[in-house]
Amino acid sequence: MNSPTGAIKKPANYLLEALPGDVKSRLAPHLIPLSVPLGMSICESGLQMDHVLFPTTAIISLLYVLENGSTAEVAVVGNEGIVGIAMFLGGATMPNRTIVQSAGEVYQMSGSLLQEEFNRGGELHHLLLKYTLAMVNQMAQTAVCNRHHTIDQQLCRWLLLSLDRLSTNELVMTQELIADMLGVRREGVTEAAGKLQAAGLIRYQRGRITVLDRPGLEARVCECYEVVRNEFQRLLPGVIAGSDSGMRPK
Amino acid sequence: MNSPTGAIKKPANYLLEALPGDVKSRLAPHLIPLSVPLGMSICESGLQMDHVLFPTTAIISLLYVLENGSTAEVAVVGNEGIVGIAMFLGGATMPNRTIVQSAGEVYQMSGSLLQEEFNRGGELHHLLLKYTLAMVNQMAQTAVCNRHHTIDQQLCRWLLLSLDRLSTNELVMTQELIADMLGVRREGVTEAAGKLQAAGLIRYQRGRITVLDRPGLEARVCECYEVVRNEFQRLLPGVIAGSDSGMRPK
DNA sequence: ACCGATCTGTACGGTAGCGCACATAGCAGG
DNA sequence: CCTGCTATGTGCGCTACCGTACAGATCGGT
Repeated sequence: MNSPTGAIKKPANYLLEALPGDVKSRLAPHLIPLSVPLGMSICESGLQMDHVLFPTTAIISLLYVLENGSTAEVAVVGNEGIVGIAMFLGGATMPNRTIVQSAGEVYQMSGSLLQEEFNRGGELHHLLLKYTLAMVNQMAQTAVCNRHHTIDQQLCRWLLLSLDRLSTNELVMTQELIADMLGVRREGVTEAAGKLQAAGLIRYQRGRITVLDRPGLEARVCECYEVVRNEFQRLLPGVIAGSDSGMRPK
Repeated sequence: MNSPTGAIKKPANYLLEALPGDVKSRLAPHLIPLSVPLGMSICESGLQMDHVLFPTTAIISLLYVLENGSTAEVAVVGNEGIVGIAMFLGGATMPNRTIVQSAGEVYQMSGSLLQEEFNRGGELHHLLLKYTLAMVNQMAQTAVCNRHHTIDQQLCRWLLLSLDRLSTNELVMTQELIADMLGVRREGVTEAAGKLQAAGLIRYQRGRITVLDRPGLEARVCECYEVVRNEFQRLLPGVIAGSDSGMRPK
């Protein structure tokens, strides 16, 4: 995006890309590329974390887990963000579960190194705090969405969120896992997905969803998707996830 | 709490109290005490805010509002916190509604002054980021709670959260307002409150709730209350809201 | 003491989503 | 090709909560 040459680019993390050159080159040697498989648990509730992740092609889900085993996704992180905000906010851990929602690549980085660069107070500091604010907004909107919107609407939201963070229109994901994310029964997802399939918006085949009609999804999704997206744009212009398929504020 | 003398203390904001003396005295001249009435709207969704608030005896609610008018509280701030984290995170606004849930006193402070002190990178910086993390946790837990717990449980949680931030056991609050906070029907609150009253835990009288049996509430509340509280303690020991009535991690 | 406004209690049909049970359908490996 | 595993579809009774309507209770003001 800010590459002056027409060179073929490796998949990038837009948060890293948005950094000025000197910071980028300072961090570059410490970024370890890593492949993460679907379903891998990055960390369990409350476990110490000593590194952060910058996803490029992978998508990471932040889940909260209740004592009875019920779960709900509170945020999702793709190539627009960072996993492990607790690191620079000074908490070291978060009481949630973090799992890989879509297999792919991430950059791993030592938490203390990030902390160090963060404490310089430069552009990284600035960007990460703005990202945190966007994340807070995403969580809050998720809370309201959980309360007031139907499974159908939330499934659309979830599909769009995932689509934004992928380069294909095909996601590898069982209904069971989606149910965990949305905090509902698997059967509820089956039913909602059935409706979308009947409407010709998606095709479902045993752990593989193909989105056929993105505008159709956008027409059915609740406002929450757009609210989060707009706030993200406002705070981090240029650092926007996904393929910008033309959804705009009305 | 950290007062060596037995002198009578003014109501305090514990976040401010936790600051080292030099920072405190630097900020002190800029803290404007203010009375805020029940129901007052601090700011509407997305409105510019040019100051922050440190509640002392007041309680402030952060609500998200949907297009159809439905609402839900995503966080509550009392004498343990600050209203306006967007200020130092670099966003200036948040797309939510902020209202006074319990009348009382706050300290108002210019946002740019706070920003200035925040940018010094000292203890204020450190504390506010930790507070932000605790807040993030509160929001996330609220999201899961919204999804999985009953109105009864959530009402208990809400009462305890309020109680923690008050010096009395009496809250001035209509069922209508509580319903807005919890994102449910007023009648749902009536019913849940009726059960608590029948059990002798509270007494309800036209916009005034007296808590008679706090341990009883604690026995009925969902885990979410304690999770948020514990995480708060972990991150900000000493900066804990309320009267420490002895609830501990089991 | 009265009135009007607000707040609270109650009732009732409707429904979204749950818990459970089970039937089917793809896929993988011997 | 058969077997077993995992993923998906479907049905059914149940419950929490909603939307609506309305009746009583309590309070403040004149």
